[in-house]
Amino acid sequence: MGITERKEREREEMRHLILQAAQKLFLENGFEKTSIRSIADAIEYSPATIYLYFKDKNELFLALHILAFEKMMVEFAVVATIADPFERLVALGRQYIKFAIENPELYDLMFLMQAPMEALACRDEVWEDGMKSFDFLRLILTECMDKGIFRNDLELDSTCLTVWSYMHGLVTIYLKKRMDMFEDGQQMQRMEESFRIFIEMLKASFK
Amino acid sequence: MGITERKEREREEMRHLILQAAQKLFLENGFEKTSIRSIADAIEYSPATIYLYFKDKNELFLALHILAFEKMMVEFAVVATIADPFERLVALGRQYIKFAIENPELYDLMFLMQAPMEALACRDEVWEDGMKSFDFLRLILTECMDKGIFRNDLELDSTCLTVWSYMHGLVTIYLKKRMDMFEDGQQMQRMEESFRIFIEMLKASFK
DNA sequence: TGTTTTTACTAAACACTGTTTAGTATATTT
DNA sequence: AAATATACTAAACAGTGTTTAGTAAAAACA
Repeated sequence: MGITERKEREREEMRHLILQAAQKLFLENGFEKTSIRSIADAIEYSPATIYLYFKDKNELFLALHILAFEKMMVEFAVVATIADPFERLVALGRQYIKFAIENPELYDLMFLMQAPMEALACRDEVWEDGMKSFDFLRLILTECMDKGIFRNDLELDSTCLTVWSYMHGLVTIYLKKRMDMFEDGQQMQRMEESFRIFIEMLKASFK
Repeated sequence: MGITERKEREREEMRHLILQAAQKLFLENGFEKTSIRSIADAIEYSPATIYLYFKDKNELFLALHILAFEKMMVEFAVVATIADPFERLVALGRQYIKFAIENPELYDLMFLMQAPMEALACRDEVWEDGMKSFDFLRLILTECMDKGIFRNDLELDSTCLTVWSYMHGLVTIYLKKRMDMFEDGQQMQRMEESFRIFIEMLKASFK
């Protein structure tokens, strides 16, 4: 009998429906204005129904967080075609900035909000999405080191952390409106120039 | 007649009382659990009273944000005694990490939360506190460049932004629990190692 | 001094929020 | 056909930021 299968399918469809509505509201109005009630309204169900498919708001945000990482990884994939690992690293950096600026709410959810991390902590799970993207960077840096572009006496993971920290800091300062020391119209150029300086620093630090 | 003076003094005292209670609750329970009502309870006044002294919660958070910057600048002052500008820069970096780790809620308020920036935007004011601390970094980097430690063909402000971005990114990744790719006990060592790598990069990038 | 005006404050309400509970139709199984 | 399980919801609970209308006390004015 296929009833249990159909029920499981229907359950999955409902989860998908909730998630799609949540994502839409999230991207349109920001996460502060996305309430359980507004999601329920959008799909024409009662707020209580959402709790039959997600334990709480953290779980819902974790699901959105996973979708966001999928989106980012798809956008990152375009750099894979670049043969030279250092050029690939630079291209990845530009993609990272691009993604953050074009998806500020998603970036927040992925790297700043505590909601998804709390959901993971409740489940005793590790941050798989974060680790996967960290691996993506690690692979590129490994190639750079192997090709002798970088000095390889530096610990790989800590070097990855250094690169990511810079990128994360740069876009976070921008997204969180902490770039007021530069005129409004020049903030993007400043980011560009800072990025070039960092790339120069990376290059220069490896004979 | 000194009545208006006394009234002004009393008004200032009340603002201070509210701010002290707010800061206490903020540091003890985090900003998410610090409500206008809980502050009102703590000082034994009605919630509506707080609105006679602060326009809204953003204004209240802006006031706390200013106090937080004062605290940070006091802690930064200790590096001023270091003669060598590069050593001073390294010491400032360590102070920055120390401050962020010891005052995670304050760091959030200063560099991530939108509340204080919204209050500033309402008032049409610039982010003076941020600019002052940026100047502090700029001064040190200027000295480094003057003494020939750094190449000085790089734009000063963009170089400052690069250094700050790295520091900000590093501590934010840590504070926002995004360092799960490293075991719990080794996260501090990883930060230390990354910091050393960044310092090496800075050194190496200037002949 | 007595009267009017201003000041300081609050109770209560408004419109929200996440979440839980108890109950109701419908679908499935026995 | 009766019993059980499923899917869903109305209503409530305990919060949130904020506003409004009203009240005592203080200050200013006559």
